[in-house]
Amino acid sequence: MPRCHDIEGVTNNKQKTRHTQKGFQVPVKKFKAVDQLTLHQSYARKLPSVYPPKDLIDVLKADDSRRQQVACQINKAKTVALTLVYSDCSTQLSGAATKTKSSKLHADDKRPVAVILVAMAVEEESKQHVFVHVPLYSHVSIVDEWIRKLFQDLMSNRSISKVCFGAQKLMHVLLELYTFNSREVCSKWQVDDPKLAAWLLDADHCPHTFTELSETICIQQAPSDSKGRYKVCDDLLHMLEVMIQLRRKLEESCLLQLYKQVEVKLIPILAVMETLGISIDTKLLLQYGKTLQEKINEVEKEAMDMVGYSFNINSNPQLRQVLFDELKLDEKYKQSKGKALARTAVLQSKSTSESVLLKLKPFHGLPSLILEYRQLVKVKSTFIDGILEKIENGMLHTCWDQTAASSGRLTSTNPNIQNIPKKVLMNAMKDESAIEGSVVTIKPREGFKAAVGKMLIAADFQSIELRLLAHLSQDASLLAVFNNPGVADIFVELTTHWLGIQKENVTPMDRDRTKRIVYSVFYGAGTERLSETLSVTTTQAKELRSSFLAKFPQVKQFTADCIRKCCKQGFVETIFHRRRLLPNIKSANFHDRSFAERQAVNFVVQGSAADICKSAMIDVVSELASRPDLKTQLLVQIHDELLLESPDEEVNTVTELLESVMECTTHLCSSFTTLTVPIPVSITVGKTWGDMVPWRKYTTTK
DNA sequence: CTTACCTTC
DNA sequence: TCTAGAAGGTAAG
Repeated sequence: MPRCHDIEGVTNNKQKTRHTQKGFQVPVKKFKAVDQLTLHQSYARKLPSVYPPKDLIDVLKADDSRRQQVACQINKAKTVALTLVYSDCSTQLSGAATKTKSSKLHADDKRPVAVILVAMAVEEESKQHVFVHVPLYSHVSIVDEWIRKLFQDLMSNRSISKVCFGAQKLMHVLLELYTFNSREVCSKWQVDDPKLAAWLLDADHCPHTFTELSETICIQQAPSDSKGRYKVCDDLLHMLEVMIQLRRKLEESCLLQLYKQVEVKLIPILAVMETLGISIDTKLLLQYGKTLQEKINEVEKEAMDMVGYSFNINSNPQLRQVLFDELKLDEKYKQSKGKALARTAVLQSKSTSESVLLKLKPFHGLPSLILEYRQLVKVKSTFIDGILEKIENGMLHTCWDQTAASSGRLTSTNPNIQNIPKKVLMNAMKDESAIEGSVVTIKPREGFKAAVGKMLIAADFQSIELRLLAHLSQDASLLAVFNNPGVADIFVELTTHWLGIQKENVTPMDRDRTKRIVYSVFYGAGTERLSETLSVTTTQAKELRSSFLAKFPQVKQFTADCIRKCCKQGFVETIFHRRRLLPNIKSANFHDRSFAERQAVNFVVQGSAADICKSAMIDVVSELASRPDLKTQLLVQIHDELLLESPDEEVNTVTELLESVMECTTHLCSSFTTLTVPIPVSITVGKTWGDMVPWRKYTTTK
């Protein structure tokens, strides 16, 4: 690979033809790949149209002393607004709405190439400010080190307030390009984010772009006359104004504390989680993929053989034709049960849904095969192939989105690792297996593994939502169950009452069923839906629900209170004062109103759980940061569960730390509230996410 | 019952 | 050929 000579020649050429200013070309020399060179040049060519060069200090063009001067100005500033600039010259402020698919950091067409910032001077009256263009791909070690130090000093300096629309992304980019101490990042990097603030104010109408936000905020002097040329700089100044307005609104809505103490603190934590990623056992997943594909082929062939000709199993219209026109299964069902089968909601065609196929099982072998086929395809495409195609160097870097869920929960995308099945049961292959009906279990979570010399630690809040419901409703019987030390697991306990069987005989499946019933009932399930999940008659479901609610009378009261409050003020609140606006609570339409009523109840409980889980992340990370000897890192959050990676020798220390930090709800809830129920944390440890065992058991068997 | 994301057609 | 939206399935509570 030719080094300096060739590239030098190229840059000299370009220098003659395009740029005459001295200094600008220097870093280009060191560009390794040609595409990066052309990328940066095409971007640089467009720059003058984006902002006025004379007002902007370009770090690339500045010499050492000028850079020093700039750093000094920035570090003395009172306020700094920042934005990423992409290779297509769009910015975080001007860019189009970030679709979930294109939000991946290094999409080929849209790479982060620079940061533009405005630093406001300390003196209020003078309103002095300076615009700075900071390249992210300078590839000149002295400049790169200067940039790293600039951001390190700026981001860690508590006395400078920073504002960035999409701060997490900015942090992620910085963490990928430069080396920072993640401990310091998590504890010190605090940046105001207008998007986050707007989301807290109304999560159901979260702005996707800054333009969208500034339109709704309606501030007096919006920079409307800047026809693109001065746009970025004007937008940055405008953003500072918008942020002031948003903070005022947050305070008016009692959201400022949640914003400052939870949401803003979470930004660097999520950025670090994204950057760290998690190790994936590619070989295992590939092997799983192969087994699944073989089984899929077998089931498909079996289905074709059964029908006698080939058709597309994935196509519902074709399947409809086979099941109903060909095999007349709907007629057989009607003859035997006297009831017609369900139809699809919109087109009123005969449904091929899971519930229908289950009902058709007694009449033909095909429905079972279809169900099996669907499950296998789903597992393979989403949880095996879907993960494999996103792996870089054996690591998976999922995107964490703080503003996606109205409930306040975090979400994970690219891929979603919050919905990976614990285990998948699969019938063994017919031909090779000697035993008929033997079962193979596939655990996709086994593909998530700890690095060499480390273990994964999971810390789960036990039945957090139900415990919060007990706290919020102050229902005496529910509180009694949770405060009874004899009850280890509430769902097991309820199952014993339910089925009248011994605690030891409650299978995990029974427990899971009870869990679903409990949540369904408490969140206001209708008799139809309830009877379906329970597979009992509607009258039985009705009885069951009323007996359940009668047992916990205050829960019903709580539900009514939520709805009443929501009607009165137009929104409901969690324990941390997170709110959800539900205008439909007053709708004249019964369906819309009922939906809003269920949302209101669900939000208060689910949102409060989200508050606590986020608070736990912050406390755990800050506790780990305060222990310089520990190298344990938080990698993943699955709603009520934190997954950490810990060097073998730290496991015992960290599990103790997790238990004490997470179970201390007085600290987790800080000044917001005092919980009247304990929330125990169960801790498991394992080499992979698929085979975690309780911590104490692990230490004794080891 | 709710909250999500993703794949399929 | 492309894409918006429905259906269906996974998770979490």
